[in-house]
Amino acid sequence: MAETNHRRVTSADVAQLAGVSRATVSYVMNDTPKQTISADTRTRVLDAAARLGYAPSAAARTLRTGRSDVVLCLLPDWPIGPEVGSMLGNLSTALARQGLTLVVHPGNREDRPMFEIWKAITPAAVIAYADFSPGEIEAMRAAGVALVVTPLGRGSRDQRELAVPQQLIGRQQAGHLISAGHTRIGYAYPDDERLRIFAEPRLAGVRDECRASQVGGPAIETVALEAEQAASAVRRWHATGVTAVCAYNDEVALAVLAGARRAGLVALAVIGVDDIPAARLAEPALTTVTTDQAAVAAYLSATVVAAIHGRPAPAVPTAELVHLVRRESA
Amino acid sequence: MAETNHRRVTSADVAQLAGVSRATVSYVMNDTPKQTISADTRTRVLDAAARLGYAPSAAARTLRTGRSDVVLCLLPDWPIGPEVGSMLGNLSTALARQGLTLVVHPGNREDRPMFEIWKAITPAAVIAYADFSPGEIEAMRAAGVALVVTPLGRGSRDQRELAVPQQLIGRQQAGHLISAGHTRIGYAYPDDERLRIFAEPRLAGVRDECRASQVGGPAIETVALEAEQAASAVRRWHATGVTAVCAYNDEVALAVLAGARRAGLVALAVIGVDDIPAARLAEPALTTVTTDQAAVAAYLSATVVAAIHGRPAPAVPTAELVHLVRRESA
DNA sequence: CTGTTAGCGCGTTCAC
DNA sequence: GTGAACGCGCTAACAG
Repeated sequence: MAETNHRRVTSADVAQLAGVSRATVSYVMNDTPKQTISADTRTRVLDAAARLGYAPSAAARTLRTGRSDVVLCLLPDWPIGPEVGSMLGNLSTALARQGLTLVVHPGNREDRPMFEIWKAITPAAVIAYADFSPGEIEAMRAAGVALVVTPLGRGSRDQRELAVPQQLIGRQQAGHLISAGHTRIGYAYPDDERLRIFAEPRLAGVRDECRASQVGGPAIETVALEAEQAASAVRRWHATGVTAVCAYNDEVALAVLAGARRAGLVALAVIGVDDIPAARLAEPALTTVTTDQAAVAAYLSATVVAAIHGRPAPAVPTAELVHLVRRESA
Repeated sequence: MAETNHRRVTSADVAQLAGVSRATVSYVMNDTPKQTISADTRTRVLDAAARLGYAPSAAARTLRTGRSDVVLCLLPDWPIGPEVGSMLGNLSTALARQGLTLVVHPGNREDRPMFEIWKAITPAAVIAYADFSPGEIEAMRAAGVALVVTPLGRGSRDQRELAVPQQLIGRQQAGHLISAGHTRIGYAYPDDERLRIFAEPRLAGVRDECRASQVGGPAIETVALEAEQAASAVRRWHATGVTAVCAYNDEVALAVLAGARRAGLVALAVIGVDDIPAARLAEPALTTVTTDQAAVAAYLSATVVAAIHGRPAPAVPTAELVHLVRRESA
């Protein structure tokens, strides 16, 4: 009720209290390299700022510089799991260390066209886990967005780099099964259209590995998260001699396992992706492949920071990003 | 490569092309009620704007009005599951329909103090799934944030409203078990400190229901997501006559199930929360309680919109927010 | 009623 | 270390 009427503390307030000009305040606050400030003045300003609880207006700063300290991550509307959550947490931390703030926009087909969104934020960079048209990307660039990273999409050709780890996941899965002696591999494709963007590169990785190892291409079945339906898929695999399957992720793998139980074909080897808690708790415990989310976050962060400072992009980390977790299911 | 050097399109450009003043452009773009504009002028302006691809600078607008169209959702650093993801998706849609943009900030203990974050965004409202000190909340208010909703925390006393559904979850769980004839209930508490904020009200709900039904208070065990450890908990429950347990969520419930298998005590009834895909696929399939995320999102959206327009907050929806999904485990 | 003029909000940065 | 213009949209005051 007692609306404390703090009107905003501005740099003018700080300047006044410190007995200097607003320009000086700005120089001190930003450690502007081209401008030297006496140690004495500097402390006076810093002191005044602290005493008043001054924080510069992000809006004004953005207006003036044409760029904010915000990095916007656009998510499509697929069901985001804990892995993505953890990646975003890491990314947030990594960016924060560089003075950047990560915000995430949960995508949604019903949303007004996405450009409204980045215009509302004026981000320094956009990380888009979604497909943008070249036109949209160009528009963002034009509007001052320093960098548009599309970890998965077909953005600028040189920016699909993170699609590589996705393929690595598939290779790792198939590689494990093949080296365990399986010669006929199945692929359990997700039922959800929205997951294509992840599923395709993973499947491609499986294909590559099969080809490299002279094993026949994977027998693809779409598997919903439902035991009965999965059982049919399992029966079809069995009929064609498939003895091991790579699943899109742990949930799909769990469905395959449930289907195998129901079909009475428990000998089927299954390998998932992500290592969700339920994977460890399943019976049999699920063998799975994980991605080092911290490393992905670090890479993304480095890419963004480099672009903002106009430095060349860091090398894409490839190996060591994907790890196998061996358990009983394969 | 050919960096098209679009410098930003401003209202001045539109004004010039339309042959009017910048003020007129502003009036047209915002449908300012106090100012009438002839249909002719209006179309000329709209036309010019469209032709130039004009979109007002959010920064300038925010600077001038002291408020942006962004609603900021602050998440703590707990593992966010798909339920939260779906809630945020719904919320995003609902807010978008009102011309508001939702952005989410994944919390992180290492982040610089959180106020830096909302100062960097100047949101119209903040929805915080985290504990803020009254001081911090007051500071946000002072800085022009129209509303701070803390669905779970102890913000202003009148804003812990959504804690109610959390309790409802617990009541629903216990109620189901009790009406199934169980007279000694256990509670499987999560291992992760960060989940307390959810776990406490849920547990409180279980307590309430037990008391209301004259059943002894729940026997609490902390259960990690690991079968062996869960087995110990199951044995302790068994020793004290517990025949049914409410789990913090489906993952914990799955752990309890795994523990029961390992302990050879498969008769234990278990009920989870969330209905994650793995719940349906488990053996036995998990009985669980779900929250209507769309309804929660609608409520949150309505609350935010009301606050921004200075209207009174909508009533808290209580019933129909929580549903039971009966399966074999209980 | 229609539309214009002009100043504000606030941090940044160049010239003195 | 300072003065002052600038970035861009909003809106009160005012003129046809």
